[in-house]
Amino acid sequence: MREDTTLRPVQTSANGYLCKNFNGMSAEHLSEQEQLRRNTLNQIREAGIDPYPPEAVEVTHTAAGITAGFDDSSEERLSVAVAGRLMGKRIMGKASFAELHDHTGRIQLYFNRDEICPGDDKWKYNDFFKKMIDRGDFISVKGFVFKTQVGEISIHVEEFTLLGKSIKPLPFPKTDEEGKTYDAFTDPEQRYRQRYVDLVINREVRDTFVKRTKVIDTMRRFFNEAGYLEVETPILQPIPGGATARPFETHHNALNMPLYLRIANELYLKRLIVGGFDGVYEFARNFRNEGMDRTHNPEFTIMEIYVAYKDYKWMMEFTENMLERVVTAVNDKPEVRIGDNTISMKAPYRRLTMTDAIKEYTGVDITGMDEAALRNACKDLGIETDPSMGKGKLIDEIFGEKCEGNLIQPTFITDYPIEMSPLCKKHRDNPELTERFELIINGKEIANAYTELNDPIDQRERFEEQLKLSQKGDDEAMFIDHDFLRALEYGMPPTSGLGIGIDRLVMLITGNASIQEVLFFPQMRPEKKAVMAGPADFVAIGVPEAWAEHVIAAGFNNVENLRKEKPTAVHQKLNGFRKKNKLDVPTLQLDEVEAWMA
RNA sequence: GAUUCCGUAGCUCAGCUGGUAGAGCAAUACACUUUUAAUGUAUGGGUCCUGGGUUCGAGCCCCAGCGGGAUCACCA
Repeated sequence: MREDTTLRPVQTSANGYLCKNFNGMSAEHLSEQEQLRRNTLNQIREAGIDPYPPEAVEVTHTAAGITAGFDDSSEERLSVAVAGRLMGKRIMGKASFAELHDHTGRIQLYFNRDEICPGDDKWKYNDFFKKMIDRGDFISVKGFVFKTQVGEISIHVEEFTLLGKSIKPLPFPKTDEEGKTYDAFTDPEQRYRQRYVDLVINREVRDTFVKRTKVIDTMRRFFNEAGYLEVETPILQPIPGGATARPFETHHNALNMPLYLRIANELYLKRLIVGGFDGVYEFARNFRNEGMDRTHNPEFTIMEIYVAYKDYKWMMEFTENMLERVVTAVNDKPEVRIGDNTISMKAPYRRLTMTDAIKEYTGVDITGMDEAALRNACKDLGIETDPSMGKGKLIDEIFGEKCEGNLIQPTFITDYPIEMSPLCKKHRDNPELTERFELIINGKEIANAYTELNDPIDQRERFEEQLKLSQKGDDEAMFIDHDFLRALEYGMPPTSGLGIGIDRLVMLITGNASIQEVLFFPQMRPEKKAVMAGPADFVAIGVPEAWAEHVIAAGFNNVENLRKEKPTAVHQKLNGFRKKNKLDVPTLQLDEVEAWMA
């Protein structure tokens, strides 16, 4: 095997962006089936039919609408026009059955030769329909609704049109009478990389995403009804604030300065509260330059809302009412089933302070413990610690290890240690705690909320604490945002803020264990492929069409590879190859070969 | 980042101790007027992930790499 056929990343441009020409003609080896479909495409064109016609298509009914609304007893014929993707064909001589999928579901089509072709010319059925229409093609049909002998509501086709030819065969899973599925399209890599195929083949995947949108719609409606304003804030930020995480860095050319993709939008939303809005919220795409796994994607969505003149106690009620409504909207009842657990999302949810949670699950009362005592407690509980951990971190460790996973039913955990929460107001009863809650469902954090810190002096001190952590080597500690401090100095009303991880919430509601299942296009490593040329690439540089495939057969896998050699060597090699294999193509002249090298 | 498993036809997968690359579905051709995993007969289809090594001989053994899954660590 030649050195230049080795794998290399698809992306090769200087800026590192994906730039591969995915046009199969030039870059990919075509399977037999793909080649056949291309041939079919040509035959269709030769027959004078445009396989990709431009006209808008008349659609009067949907698949689901027809099956739901068909009245068997009616004498009157229901005429329909539907469009969609052909998902299967069963040919039986002069009659055929086919399956059409539209955005609402599937409907069976019945084709009869003598009705498609009333005259003597049976081309449209025998050749066009039977041989040139493939699974995967988009077609539209006109006809009337009827019920087959087997009892399936179907469309008796009187007329059909090809709308968009498919030249790559789709996977073909099948389900038998017992509901057993064969050849399922299940490989996660392929499903995520080619989500369009996943959506076509695995219908239930579509439902997950419809639910996702429903979750967001319902939340938006809930906030709007309460009178709060949906806003947009910068994604490109000079200071990536509002959370502790490593940001993605980019560069603005005109300003010649670094910019960061936001890790959170919190500080901007609070500026808007300073500006006098009563309540603002944003469904924000955030970016964090950290590990990827089944619960983390580099970009993800958090809904954040800030409401003036409220505290975290009010926010708990607001949150549980909202979630009850969201889950009811999606699942028709305030319930989520996860494995063997049924989770009731009906408000109100249990409230438990962090101290009480630890007492409940470990028997240890951490009230009044200093750092050394907490470290001992960790040791007794078999929790590993390291010297850099402060009081807050130690408490958080105990909670994370011993409590969080046990909290299946929705539970508000309140009153977090102050070290963990640099943007949160000190607790009204205990200066070591903050007015913060997290909502834990099914052992996982779903929401995080504060009574927001609006004391500018306190906020500045908290930022400085973070700066110290940063100098100690914590690369996730927060930056100081001086403009945000200036905003607070002008005065911010008491405010409560809530953040909900939308991806995680959708995972919970749809019962998916991985974030990749609730993102249309989860981040993946770049696809790698051997760079192989097709005949078209060689034709493009002037190689005669008759020669193109032989050039490849002679060992030139791509144009670059051929141009590396001297024209004389290529000339001799190819003519030698022609002679050896007795090819029926004209011999090459040296000046011809030289012309390819330009 | 660590551990571990996996990568074979368009899809799902088998492949023995290292000895000519297999099945079902899909495709192609023919038959068939109410099927529904349609059926019957026939045919074609392979970069065994990539590169290197051992060997007379590698899908299989060894090394390295790439990609993916699972578990763990960090994080939301």
